[in-house]
Amino acid sequence: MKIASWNVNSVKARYDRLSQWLKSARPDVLCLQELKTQEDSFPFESFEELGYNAAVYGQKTYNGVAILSREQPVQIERGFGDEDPQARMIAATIAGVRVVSVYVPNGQEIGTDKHAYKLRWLKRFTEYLEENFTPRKQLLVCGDFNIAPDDIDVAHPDAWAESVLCDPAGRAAVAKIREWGLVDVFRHQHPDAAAYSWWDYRRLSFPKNDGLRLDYILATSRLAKKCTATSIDRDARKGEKPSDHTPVFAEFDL
DNA sequence: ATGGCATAATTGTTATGA
Repeated sequence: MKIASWNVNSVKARYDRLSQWLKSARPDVLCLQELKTQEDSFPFESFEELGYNAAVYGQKTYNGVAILSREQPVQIERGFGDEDPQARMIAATIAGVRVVSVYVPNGQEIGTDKHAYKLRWLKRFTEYLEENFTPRKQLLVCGDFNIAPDDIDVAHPDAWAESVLCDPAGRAAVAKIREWGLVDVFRHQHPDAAAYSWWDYRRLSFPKNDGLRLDYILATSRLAKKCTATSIDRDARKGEKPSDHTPVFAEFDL
């Protein structure tokens, strides 16, 4: 199973690029984040024509997550089933694997209400994992975590040290998710790679490769053992009207 | 020190992202 995760920064604004990319990359599963649209205006039919089913948890203007899959996704779960008003998590079972697409809150700046919400959300997500799974299950958590796990995941760590993307509390929260029993499969396969998944639209960040690795695929060890390849598709950040994020890949021999 | 760029709500401006 070839799976990818991509924060597309509006599924409607990105539709042409997204469909072209699907035609050439042909993943079995694609986790999407930042749809910025409701389910009633999600382009289900267009994805169907490309051979993909869609499980969607939409929201107007902000957030929104989805899972596209060639095989029909089942047991679809939208959100944690509590009062979180933001559409940031969707789960579905595909080929016996529980797949979760997450869009972790950005947090704006350390010390703000948004930062507190980010940390609360990560804690809630950890509880969700603890309550619903064991590390022995076949589970994948894919998405935009809005945290660069370590300094190796940042082109210029000093410049980003005070950023909410490198916040020690946020890093600790993501580390706790890994410690529960999830492996960052890209980092596991490429321990020394300086590779990024997000570049600011401003300041010529992409041509300068001033990026951060904020998007990743986490797998329980049972699945991580079956991981045959991982990569980041830097080319998808090039050209006209790109998302500020680029897709990340993992392949599993199930 | 600030803004820089992009998107969606709308049509002039704001909220948010990372």
